[in-house]
Amino acid sequence: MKRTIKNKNKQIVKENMGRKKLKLKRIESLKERSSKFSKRKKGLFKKAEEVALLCDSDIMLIVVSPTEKPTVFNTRSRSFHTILERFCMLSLQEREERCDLSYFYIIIT
Amino acid sequence: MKRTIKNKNKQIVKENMGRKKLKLKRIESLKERSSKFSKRKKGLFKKAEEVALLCDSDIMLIVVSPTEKPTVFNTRSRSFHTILERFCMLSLQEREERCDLSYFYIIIT
DNA sequence: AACTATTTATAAGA
DNA sequence: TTCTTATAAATAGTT
Repeated sequence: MKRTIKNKNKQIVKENMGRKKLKLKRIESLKERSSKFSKRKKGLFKKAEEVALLCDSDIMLIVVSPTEKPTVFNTRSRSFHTILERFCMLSLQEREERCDLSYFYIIIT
Repeated sequence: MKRTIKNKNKQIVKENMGRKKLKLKRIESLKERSSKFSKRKKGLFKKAEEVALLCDSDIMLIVVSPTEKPTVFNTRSRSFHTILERFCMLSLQEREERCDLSYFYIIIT
């Protein structure tokens, strides 16, 4: 799709407008990757909130940006509270040993 | 929007078709809630995978269904442990800005 | 951050 | 759970 606009030199030109299908592979440019991340993170968190609200389900979501900044979403509710209480009862060493995804999966199953 | 179809008795009838805007509140019926959850969980995980791939970001997502069944997604490029280590490296103030869930602090502290 | 055409997700029903 | 299709929502590319 094209639309007619004036460019910086006041010339009337046609330019591409609207979205194209995105190739599902890593975006090379850090600048573009960060921009894309910002938009999509917002969308992802919105979806997570909607699912939690509509379906009354527990959700925990951690996202780490291309510039290494983490953001967390979670529902503060029942299942996780129980999990974490069990975590609290572990010794520090045990936590370090068990604080990986596989163990986390085991305790919520 | 309506469309014309034949019902079980071969009668030609009009029926509602297509989506309506959904009210953002807990769905009361467990059956409907579970159905909705199934569809939206699929969408949420797909989005999470896309963000991780496109933006090369770390993501961990845990969803617990209305019937208490958990599903986990995380990027396999780096471990959940690495994500937690990143949190540990943040200053206390940064942590407060990034996440507002008190019990998550317990795990990562 | 804003804009908008297009792509994508999904509500309702089967 | 899966399919369908119209509509709602997300978002790519650009300013």
